[in-house]
Amino acid sequence: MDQRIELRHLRYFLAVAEELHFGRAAQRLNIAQPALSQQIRQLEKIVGVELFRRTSRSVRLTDAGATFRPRARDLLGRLAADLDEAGRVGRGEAGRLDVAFITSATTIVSERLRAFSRRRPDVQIKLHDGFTVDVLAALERGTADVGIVRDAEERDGIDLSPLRTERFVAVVPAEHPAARGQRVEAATLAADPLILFPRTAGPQAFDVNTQPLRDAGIDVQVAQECSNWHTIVMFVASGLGVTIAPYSVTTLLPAGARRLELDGPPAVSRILMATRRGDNRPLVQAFTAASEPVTDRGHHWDNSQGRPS
Amino acid sequence: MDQRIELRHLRYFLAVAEELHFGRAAQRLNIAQPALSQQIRQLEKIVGVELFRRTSRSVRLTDAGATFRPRARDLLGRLAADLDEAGRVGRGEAGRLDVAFITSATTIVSERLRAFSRRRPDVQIKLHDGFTVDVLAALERGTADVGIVRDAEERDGIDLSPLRTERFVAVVPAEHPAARGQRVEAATLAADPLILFPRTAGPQAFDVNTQPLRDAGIDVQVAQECSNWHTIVMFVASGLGVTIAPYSVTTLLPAGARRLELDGPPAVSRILMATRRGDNRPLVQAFTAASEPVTDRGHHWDNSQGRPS
DNA sequence: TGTATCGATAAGTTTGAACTATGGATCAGC
DNA sequence: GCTGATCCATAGTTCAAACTTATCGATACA
Repeated sequence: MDQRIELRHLRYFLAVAEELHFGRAAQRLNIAQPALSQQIRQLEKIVGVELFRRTSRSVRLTDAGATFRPRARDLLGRLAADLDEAGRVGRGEAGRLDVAFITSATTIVSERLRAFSRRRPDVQIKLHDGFTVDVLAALERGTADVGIVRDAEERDGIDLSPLRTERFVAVVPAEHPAARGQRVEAATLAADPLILFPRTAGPQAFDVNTQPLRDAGIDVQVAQECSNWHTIVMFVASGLGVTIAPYSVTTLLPAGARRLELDGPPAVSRILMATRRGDNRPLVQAFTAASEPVTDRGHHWDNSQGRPS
Repeated sequence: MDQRIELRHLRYFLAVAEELHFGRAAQRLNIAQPALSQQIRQLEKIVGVELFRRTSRSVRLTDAGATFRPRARDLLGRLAADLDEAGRVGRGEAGRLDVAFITSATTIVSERLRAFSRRRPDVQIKLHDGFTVDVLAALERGTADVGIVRDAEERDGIDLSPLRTERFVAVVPAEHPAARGQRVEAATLAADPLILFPRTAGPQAFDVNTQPLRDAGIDVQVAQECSNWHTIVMFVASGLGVTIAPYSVTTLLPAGARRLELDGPPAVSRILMATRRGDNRPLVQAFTAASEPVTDRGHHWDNSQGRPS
């Protein structure tokens, strides 16, 4: 009947093509010579043409055989490589990881990525930046494998684990009366227009971010909404108002903006690693495993990294 | 033990990857479901990682499986194509044919090639031109598969079959006394210096070529040896002497040379197809089979193709 | 809670790849 | 020109493993 070709046929064919001797080829394959003859004959039947021209004294490749030899060789090589790759992907040593993150955590992400891709050079990383809501949405719809968000609330189907915390600081225009000092009490800022992201962009993050103001008894009213921290800080530098920001977004301030430590009850922003619940793929686990929570890294930067001159 | 991978594994894997359902995949493969489960498990053991994540309700590809799927698909496609190509090569429908030929038979070769490659578009033809001795040598050492030679003698290991015959004509300078007529008797040329290829380039061909002169009782002495017809004819045009040539090399004569029909006993040059004895490869047979002997095609060209103006 | 669906497991069956023994053809050497 | 050696093909047998049927356990749905 119509027999299906198997890799065995290719392996046997290559052995005979190399040895040009059924006996020796069979020996190399650890089978008996008749079995080899049978399989080669079977292969020839499948292909429909002779691959070897044999006399009782010699074995030669036909044109068809000579054409097929390098292809068969290549095929087996490819397969071995593909199996190996699949294995490495399965073990998390290779593959692709889609990382979504909030723009204000770029520093953290780049640190982590540098370390991660040194340990897993064959993992291709695709980055997607956005707001916390976007990051979580990407995670839920499967566009991203891991997410890095700020002050997100628990939600179904998403696991959150703390990455690090940062204290909040105030950012004011250089002409602001408080800008002459190093510190400020939140209550002092009551009269200033507040520039911040819209609450809809991240209700939880918004509430945490404005906690210092509420602690000071201020009724929080956003005078100017901006969607990302870079713009917010630029507006502050332009004298349009003040803001309260996680420390790390103030490491590089434009001329005209000043960072001030906040007096009062300590308030922290929490940066979180987000994954789909039950997603235990090795690559995801490897990425999250590398993440140990660090408390308030902001403190370390106080003297080593000031605002730009 | 360490089981070897077979194409069956790939075929089964692809079926499950496509259906994402062991029952339906098994049905499509015309096997029972447990057999499929077993083989997939075996494949996973070979690769070393899970390819599917199954619950009792659903089947999903793992990252490793998703990586492997297109590769497996590609591999099977390639193999099918390679088998097909080998088959076509075996049947002489594809492959490569090395054709060696004498320069003075270019016209014949190009005619034949045009017809041949129209019928076998997938056959790649490699051309090698040279003298009869070179063509035969290429054939013997395996550099060429078929050869086209002129007036060669039988030799061991080479089969010769007649392709066509051509009459000989005389070529003389335009200032030659005989150039005023259309015909000449060989004896008339006795006093003119003879320009011809060296006898060593092809003893048999040389003897046939000079037969008209010997028939006329002339003692053949080559005054000027040239290795190819083009040069010989150019020398004739320069007035250095005369020559006797097969008709087809005179279809395009330089200004200053004139073709004259030879009176006397008809002498013909035979163009032969040469192959290695016992070389019954389909491509060689297809090429030679297309060759039916044609007698003295030269006649047809008499009026349709004159010398260039 | 019962029922249907689906993959895994267990045990028996069959297919076919490989084995041993032998035949037939070719080549070398006496 | 016969003899022995070499080598691939053939014949018949064996055994591993792919496949079968029967069944289980888990999950989803009504």
